[in-house]
Amino acid sequence: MSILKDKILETATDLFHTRGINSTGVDTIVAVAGTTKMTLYKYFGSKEDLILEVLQKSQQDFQFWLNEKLNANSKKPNDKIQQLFDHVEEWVNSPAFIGIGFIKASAEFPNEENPIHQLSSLQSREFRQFISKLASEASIKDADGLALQLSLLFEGAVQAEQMKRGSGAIKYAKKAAKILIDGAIKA
Amino acid sequence: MSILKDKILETATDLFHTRGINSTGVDTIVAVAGTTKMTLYKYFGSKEDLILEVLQKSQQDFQFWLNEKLNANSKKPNDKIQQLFDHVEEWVNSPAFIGIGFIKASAEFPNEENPIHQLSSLQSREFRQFISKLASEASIKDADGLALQLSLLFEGAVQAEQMKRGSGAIKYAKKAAKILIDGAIKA
DNA sequence: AAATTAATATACCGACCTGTATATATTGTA
DNA sequence: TACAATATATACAGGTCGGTATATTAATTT
Repeated sequence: MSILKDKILETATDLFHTRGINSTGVDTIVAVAGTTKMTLYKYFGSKEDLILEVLQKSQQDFQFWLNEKLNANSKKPNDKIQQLFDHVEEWVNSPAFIGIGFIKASAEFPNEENPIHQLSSLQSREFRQFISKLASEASIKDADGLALQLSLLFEGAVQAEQMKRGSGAIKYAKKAAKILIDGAIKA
Repeated sequence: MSILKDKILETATDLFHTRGINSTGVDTIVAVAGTTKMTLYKYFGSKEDLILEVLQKSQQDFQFWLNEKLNANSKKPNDKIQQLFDHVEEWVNSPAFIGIGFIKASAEFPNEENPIHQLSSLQSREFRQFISKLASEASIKDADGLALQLSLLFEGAVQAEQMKRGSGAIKYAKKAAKILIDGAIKA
């Protein structure tokens, strides 16, 4: 993959986060990335394509990072789901944290027929399924239900931390997650 | 207040929800509202002012509706906080449900110096304080903590329901809220 | 070194944006 | 009915948007 394409992706990711997607023009992206529109449109068919790739890469990176963390600490399913929010907390508190793309993208593109909205929706569903798999491996009965609850806490906390860093949202989300997980295990 | 101003506010609220704020031009708003830009700019100094008023009115309406519901059912603090999510569920499932404005607004205007972002942030804080007051009246020790957790569930569920209606998010958020509230009362 | 190809930079297009100046109806008043 | 004040509609200005055609440079091949 080209180094310039990576640079554009990286720059777009950052600008979309700090200024919003619709408020960030392609002219700004190429200026910050140190290239030109001609180059951008060689690698990406349209701004929409660029947005889609940014979303895909962001989610991919996060999922990969999270998976690594989960597998590094313990192989036991029960530990994994218990430590899920510990890792999320670490991620949220890291300087590189720029939130979850699909949350903001779905807000900026509410139309259900819009490809960006559809991808966001898909990513949200996939992340929920990922948690559900963790829960079900930990022999939790209503794995889907718990996964939904945890994802609500996750998305709510990320949203809150984006609004105001150090709001303590993730700390209390973690506590809440522990209570819900313990309750689901006993049931 | 003028009937046209109300019409513009109402139309803008609806369009901001269905198409997003940045993607909705003032030309579209006045066309749908059946008036002209001249009239819009007589009542609102700028599009930003219009957005701010839409946000204020939306939150005001919701808070008023919720307060009425809470006071109608029971005056006892314990009942109130327990029934909070019942009312939220009714609201979410009502046909008029169009989500929470400040969640989407803060996503579209991420810059902390932007007045729209600041208002969104304020509204989120105020709603959290509202829940905290409920919790503290119900003699819950860590009222702020519980309020934060419940608001995460609330915002997460609203977000999920906006992404996909009938996702069941609010149902499981309600269950989670009950568990967290019961736990906080015992503590 | 000449010729061909690929990648870059510049300039531009039409569409849309917010906001306003000007013209036209409409209303109230005498 | 004649005039004044106000609210409306139309047209337009300045700027930015996504996207592209043209011109220039660099790289590759013969």
